[in-house]
Amino acid sequence: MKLSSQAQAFVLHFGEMGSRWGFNRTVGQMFALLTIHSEPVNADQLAEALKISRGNVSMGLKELQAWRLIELHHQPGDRKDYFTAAGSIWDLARTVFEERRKRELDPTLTLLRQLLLTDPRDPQEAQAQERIQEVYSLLEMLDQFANTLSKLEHKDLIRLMKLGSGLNKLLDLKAGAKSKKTNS
Amino acid sequence: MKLSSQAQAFVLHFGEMGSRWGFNRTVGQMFALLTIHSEPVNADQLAEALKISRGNVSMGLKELQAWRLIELHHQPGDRKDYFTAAGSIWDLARTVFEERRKRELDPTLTLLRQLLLTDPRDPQEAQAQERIQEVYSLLEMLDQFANTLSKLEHKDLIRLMKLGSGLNKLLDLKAGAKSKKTNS
DNA sequence: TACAATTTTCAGAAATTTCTGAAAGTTAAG
DNA sequence: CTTAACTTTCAGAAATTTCTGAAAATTGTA
Repeated sequence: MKLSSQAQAFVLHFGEMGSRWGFNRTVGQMFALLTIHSEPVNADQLAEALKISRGNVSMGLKELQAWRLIELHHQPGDRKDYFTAAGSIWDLARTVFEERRKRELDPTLTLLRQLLLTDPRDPQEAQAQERIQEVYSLLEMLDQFANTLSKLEHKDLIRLMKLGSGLNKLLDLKAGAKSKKTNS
Repeated sequence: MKLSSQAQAFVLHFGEMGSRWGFNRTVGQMFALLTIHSEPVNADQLAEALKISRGNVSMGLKELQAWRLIELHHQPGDRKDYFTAAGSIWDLARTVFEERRKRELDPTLTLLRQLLLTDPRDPQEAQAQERIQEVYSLLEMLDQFANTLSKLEHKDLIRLMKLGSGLNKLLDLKAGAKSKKTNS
């Protein structure tokens, strides 16, 4: 498991960005390595390539499995577990997107829903609840939208992402149609 | 600066989610507090309400300013600095979105661009570069799309987010039009 | 069943991040 | 200027997160 300097740089960078993406340095590195390396890799190889302990690799793999980002394989005649990234680059990106939605939005939505159940006791509290309601509505809409995006077929997603300023036109078109319908 | 138990819960939760959003606990709490509290608040009030040191508040405010999430105000006859959240809930969400795009995507795009400049030395390296190219293309497209979304007017953004499964239809419509044009 | 290969766990160590509070810096009023 | 009010800085302390490596658990083979 020798990494080219290119691969090395890629892996180290993903390690550094890891924390902004929701996992720690070594998990980021493991993910990067499995992403550029198309052949299945076992835990010892990961530990050696990244110069980290076997225990750390084990924990990292567990986390990547929780994220649904890796797949387990077996080589005939070898008892070791081998791993690859789970699917194409696009599959991985979609999974990261979905998991982040879950982890970054859902807990907050749950809490805010609870907070909105109890009635405000005084005007001060009523005002705060109004703000909480606004935050809730926004996050709820965002969550729904993220869900909609997640469900798009690949070709539709690409189409959407490539629209650029065409998105504006498309939305205006839609708005035009609607107001026509409403007005007639 | 007494916080109702509602507000308290809201603030504490944002503190806990903070790390997933890209800032630390106290910065998350400060942001939450400024978000529900419509009146301007000064540093001492923040320190007292959140039970954190004055120095910590100062650092937190600096960071929130770097995120463009707060606004400085002055009260006549008072030399203290007062702060409010920068704009409406939607303004704040858009700013967080833009800043996160910058912080989570741009550094990676820059690095990958560099990696793709040097030619691969062997087939092994060529293969890794192919993967890097795929990652780059995806992130570049994502970055552009995020940019497009950032630039949408409020009403268009809402429209888009509310489309739900209508998004599918709209995209198919667009595809239909295009293929018609292409085929004719 | 016995055993060897492999993975997982987890207590403590190491590294990193966050926080405090006192000192230094800045600003405005008199 | 001088002084008082306020803000920022930053070294070290505290808290948290990550990592190691040895022991325990699991798994497959003979």
